Amino acid sequence: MAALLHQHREEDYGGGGGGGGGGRRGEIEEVDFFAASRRRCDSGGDREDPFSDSDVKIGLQLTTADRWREGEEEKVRMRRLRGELETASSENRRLKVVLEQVSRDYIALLSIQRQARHGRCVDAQGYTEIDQVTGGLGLSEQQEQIRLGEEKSHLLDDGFGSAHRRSRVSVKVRSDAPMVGDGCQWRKYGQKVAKGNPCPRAYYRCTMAAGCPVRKQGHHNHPLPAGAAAALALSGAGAAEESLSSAGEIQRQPFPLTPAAAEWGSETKSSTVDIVTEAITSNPRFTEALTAAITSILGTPQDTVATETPLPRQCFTPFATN
DNA sequence: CGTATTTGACCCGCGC
DNA sequence: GCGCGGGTCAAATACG
Repeated sequence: MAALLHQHREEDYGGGGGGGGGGRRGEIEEVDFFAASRRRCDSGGDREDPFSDSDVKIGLQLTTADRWREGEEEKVRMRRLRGELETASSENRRLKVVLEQVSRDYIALLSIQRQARHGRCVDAQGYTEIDQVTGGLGLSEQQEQIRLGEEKSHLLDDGFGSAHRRSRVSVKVRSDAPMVGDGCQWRKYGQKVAKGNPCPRAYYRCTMAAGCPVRKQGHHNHPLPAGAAAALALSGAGAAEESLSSAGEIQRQPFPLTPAAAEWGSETKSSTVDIVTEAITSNPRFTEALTAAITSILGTPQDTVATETPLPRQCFTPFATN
């Protein structure tokens, strides 16, 4: 019977209508309780605790009313939580729409920025680096910084035979690892253009300790032209390893700048890729020599950023692994 | 302002 | 002795 009464009252409460009341014994106080509860609800009182001390006293005498009140409290709490959930959901939907719009604008701005800055420096394959790197999707901030840094290097030094070459180009690369290659810290103190070698020879001294007499020459800051690389590979991959100095660097043989090499970077890269691919496929020792050279230059994987002039991106392209 | 890099000048060894 | 080329110095410059 009490259960039926509960159900009836819940329907009245849930429907927003008035209570009314029975005249049976034991339920009169309950009716008064309903009236008190409704007064608080209608007057916009404290929803967390809509019952006064007098109401509690009355409730203590009636366990049925207690159970009903607990149910009502639970309902109020559920209604409030449901409202909050709906509010959060609608706000979530709005934020999702805003985020999607921001993402689209970001992609569009990247494309515009790319076109404005690169201009003629569009990749030879005819698509931009944004498409290559991001695949049209957004990058993380760190990835974007790395990519923009590479772009900066690419723009400042775009390889051999560049029509935009300046009389003096300085490119610095930030690195958290000042010790590169052999674990020592080197400072460049001179540079000399060797006869018959278009690439200047750099001179470094060790700065790990004051007065350290150890010095070394720099290595090529670019991969060998296809012809020279192939010739080096064919002449014996072991030569590259044997030429490693105590400082852990490679002393490659200077190569004459043949007409084909002079056109490196100015011609389409497809032919170069074909040459290198052919060299690799025809002579597996080439891969071994190249791997040894790159490993020696870059050192451990975390030391992939050298402190000297970085390699032009397009020089790396033929050796890309992806 | 301190540090690193650039670059022209200078030094020195070697071959002719 | 002289010229050439490699190695080094140091002022100028760049950069954080």
